[in-house]
Amino acid sequence: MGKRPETDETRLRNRKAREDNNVFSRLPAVYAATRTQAHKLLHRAGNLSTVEWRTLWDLYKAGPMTIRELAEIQRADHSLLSRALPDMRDKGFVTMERDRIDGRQVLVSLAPPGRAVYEQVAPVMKRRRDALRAEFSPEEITTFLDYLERLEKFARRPIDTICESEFTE
Amino acid sequence: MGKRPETDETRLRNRKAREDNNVFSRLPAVYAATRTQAHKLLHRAGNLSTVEWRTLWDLYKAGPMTIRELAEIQRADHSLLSRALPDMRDKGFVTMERDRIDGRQVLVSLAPPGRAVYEQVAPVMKRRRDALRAEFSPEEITTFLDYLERLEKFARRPIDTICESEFTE
DNA sequence: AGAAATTATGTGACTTGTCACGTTAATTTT
DNA sequence: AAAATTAACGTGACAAGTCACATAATTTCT
Repeated sequence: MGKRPETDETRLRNRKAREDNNVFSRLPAVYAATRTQAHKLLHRAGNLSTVEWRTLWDLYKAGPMTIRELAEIQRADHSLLSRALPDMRDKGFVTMERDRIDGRQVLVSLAPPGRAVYEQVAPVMKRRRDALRAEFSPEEITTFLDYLERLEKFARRPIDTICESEFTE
Repeated sequence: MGKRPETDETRLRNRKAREDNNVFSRLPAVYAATRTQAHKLLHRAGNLSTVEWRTLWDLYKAGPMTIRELAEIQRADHSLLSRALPDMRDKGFVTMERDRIDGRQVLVSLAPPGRAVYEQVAPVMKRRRDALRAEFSPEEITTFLDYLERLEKFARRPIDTICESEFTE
């Protein structure tokens, strides 16, 4: 029936080109790719999840802190950590103790096995960051971070500043 | 017991600054923020999910195509679409018909209700893109896209090019 | 002090995305 | 033409995030 015209390739290529020129369309795939890469490296180097790695890293570098503080540093939702930490405690990576002064808080500390895993995995992740620096100059990194910062700021604007009142009926 | 030294704030602030200067640490939050923004806009404008929006947009702009083609254009995994489409069909947004020539493929087409929703939602999403252009100059967008492209390329490199053979024991 | 508001954490439900594997249909080899 | 390979799609299992809401502990206000 010739449903699909001869110009198919062009049609689709054009559309793909459009999507490729849209930051919003592009971002998911870029992020997904870096996440997957990290996931594979972490899996191979020490069988860690991304959340686990981030947490061990922060605790190693900055010492004990509460769940909220971890979330803040990681720019993550506290629920992500709230869910991940008991597992990490069971594996012996961290200890969790309720703060005696402020009974709402839970203080998370790196335990020796967590330190060991961190030290095993860290070189691999460092190599990755080094590899990135081979692809981007320091100036480019700075610019990139600036763009990311501005994009995030934009994305966190209340949506009414974008679509106004036309749907508030 | 003075578990948490006075220098806490500095300690955590320093750590946060470190994370903030790492593209890999930064990306998740940026992406998450844009995703959430899109989610809210789509929810308000027409109660669409991101996947639904992307699909309607592509079909509207480029006409009928197969699941694989949709996935390719969106740089997404086919499974994402494979799962979302039956729902969209049930809502009347699209039709799915098995290709008579190649029985493996499913041709997805925009149906009138899908077109209507698209036309209702599109202006809002366009306004968002316009708003972004108010924050970034055309040159900046070009540079940004270039960085994203290079980062994605980097992230898709086989991980052995990063951590070598030291874990292949 | 007691009431009201705020804060830290835990948890359920959901979206986006990945990978691996199975099935069925086409295509390529031999 | 049969066999082997490849391709398209469906689906289960999981990771990373989000939001909303519950609960308990602190703080603030009156």
